[in-house]
Amino acid sequence: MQAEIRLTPTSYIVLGLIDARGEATPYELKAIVAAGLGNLWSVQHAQLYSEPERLAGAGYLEEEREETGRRRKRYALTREGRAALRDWVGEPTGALSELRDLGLLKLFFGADPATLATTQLEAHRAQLARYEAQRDALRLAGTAGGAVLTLEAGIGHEREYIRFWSRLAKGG
Amino acid sequence: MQAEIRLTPTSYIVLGLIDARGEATPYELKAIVAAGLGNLWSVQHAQLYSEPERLAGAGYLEEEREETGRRRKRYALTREGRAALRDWVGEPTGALSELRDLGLLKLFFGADPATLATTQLEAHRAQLARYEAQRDALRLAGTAGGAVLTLEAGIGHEREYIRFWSRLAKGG
DNA sequence: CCTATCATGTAATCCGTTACATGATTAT
DNA sequence: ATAATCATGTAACGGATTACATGATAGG
Repeated sequence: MQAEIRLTPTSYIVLGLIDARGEATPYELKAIVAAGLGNLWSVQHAQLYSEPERLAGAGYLEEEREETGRRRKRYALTREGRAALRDWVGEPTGALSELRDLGLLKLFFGADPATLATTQLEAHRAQLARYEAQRDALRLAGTAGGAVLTLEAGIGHEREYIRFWSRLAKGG
Repeated sequence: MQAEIRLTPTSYIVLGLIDARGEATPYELKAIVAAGLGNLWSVQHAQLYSEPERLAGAGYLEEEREETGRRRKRYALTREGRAALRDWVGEPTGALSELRDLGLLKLFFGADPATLATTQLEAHRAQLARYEAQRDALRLAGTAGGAVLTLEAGIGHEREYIRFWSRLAKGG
């Protein structure tokens, strides 16, 4: 018990999601990730089973097993888990993400810009439409906060890539 | 020999870099990645030793061991390796990268926008300056092609994030 | 010379992905 | 009823990161 573990972004996603709704089963986490967070930072469903177990073993979550039916495991934050989450959220980070974009990687290695741009433009436009629809839905529901802000970041991101690939599509 | 392996982005990075210079040792690959490609898609140096071995085992690279001194391994593409690289580069992708940005993740989970924005702005401005310096250097050298284009993508990317975080810094 | 840093590489660990498996529910 | 799909979970594998290790080179 209380094994020392390293907390990864995945750890904080699990902590953050469980905290937001008080308690959750892995399957519920899966649904939440699919519903929105996934386009910012996706998590494989298998990890939503293994990661809570790891976190429980280290004292950040407490685990309660349903006695009937599927005997699901439900998790909730411990005091220690809440503290870890709060510290992490409160500590600003200067870390930058790499671009890690497959299309750009191919471009780097010599792919034909115009051809690639056609395919990429289509994908980015579709993603932009999805983000805008999600944001509008949240706004209609009167939601504010981080979820809306990150969607707006995603929208700006997509618009920028649409500008970039548009230029290449036109041979610019 | 000729084990079936899955080719990952890392695989194509190794193939692409070795192809570009004819042949290379892992240590040289490390230097090339550090010199530029790394801000698009970084690779840990240990992988620049293990991945070529994997690729050689599957027939994509041929390995030659220096007989003197450090007995370094030098790798070059085989016909099969060149074909795999060409196919991959030539196949346009509609894959989109996730944002996977730590700052946005904290924002999602409720970090204070203005505080976070200060730190993020500083980092993005520094990164923008690095990209612009690299691009200018390449232009002065008369270089064109994928490396310049991806740098321009990076510059656009940084500018967009600077816009985003600037708005939050001002409480917008 | 001695020490610090760079060059070069291997080993161990762990996280994340993929594959597998089975009970429940809905549709035909 | 039977097939198909959804809900729920575990196991195995492999790639990526981290840690460890040692020989060379340069600075003091």
